[in-house]
Amino acid sequence: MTENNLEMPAEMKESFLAIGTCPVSTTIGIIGGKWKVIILYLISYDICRFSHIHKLIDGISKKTLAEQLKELENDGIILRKAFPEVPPRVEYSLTAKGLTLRPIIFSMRDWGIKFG
Amino acid sequence: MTENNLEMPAEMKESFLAIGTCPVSTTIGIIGGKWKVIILYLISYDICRFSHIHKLIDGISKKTLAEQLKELENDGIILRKAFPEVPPRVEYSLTAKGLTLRPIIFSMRDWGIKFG
DNA sequence: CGGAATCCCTGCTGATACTG
DNA sequence: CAGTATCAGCAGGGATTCCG
Repeated sequence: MTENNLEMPAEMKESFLAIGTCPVSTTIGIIGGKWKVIILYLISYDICRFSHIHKLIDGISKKTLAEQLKELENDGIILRKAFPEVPPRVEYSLTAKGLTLRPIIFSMRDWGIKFG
Repeated sequence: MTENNLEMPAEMKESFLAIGTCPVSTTIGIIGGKWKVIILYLISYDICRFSHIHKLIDGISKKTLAEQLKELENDGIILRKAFPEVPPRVEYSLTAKGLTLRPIIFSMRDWGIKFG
């Protein structure tokens, strides 16, 4: 799990690593950007309401947060559930696909704890 | 490794997750941005020369690549070794600290393979 | 070859105000 | 509360040129 994941045939490297086929680029396309991993991190801790997320992420505007949440929803990573109440309430949660991102999120958390 | 890394005391969550103390933000500060993970991914496969990296990452300019490499070097993630030759040659490699990022990089690669 | 310097521009982001 | 709408600013990044 640490070292030798280099089983790739040498001749394949070039094309495999090229953007478009590169799996790392695929992942970055989904969770890249300044905020998405943090948003997913909070949601993975069941911090699911818009205002709560907004309060905890210092520096993000409501507009940006709404945009990022919508993108994550469109990519099938999170689920948006609106309750028809007054005042309105919306709760976000990870989908099955979103749950599969947790190893990435937690490995980033762990690295930050150890080496930050 | 998959599920229950939620051992955090509930009362600590808020302050712990706040930006500045948040370990995920720390990690994003180091490897965030559009290109850094891809750059590290290539270097982890021993693709170490400037021009080679530049060729493989479609869409990145020399200026941006140079900037990102310098930031990674300043953060102690990669090592820059210049050979006093004509034409000049520079090789980048992961430092010990950079090697510790590989679980993150490879988990992102694996996710892209499975769910892209 | 591996950058540094310059110019330039787009688009991301935040601030603010408004709505259901 | 959970957004949307609008505007404005600045910095991230590209294109080009030049240098050791």
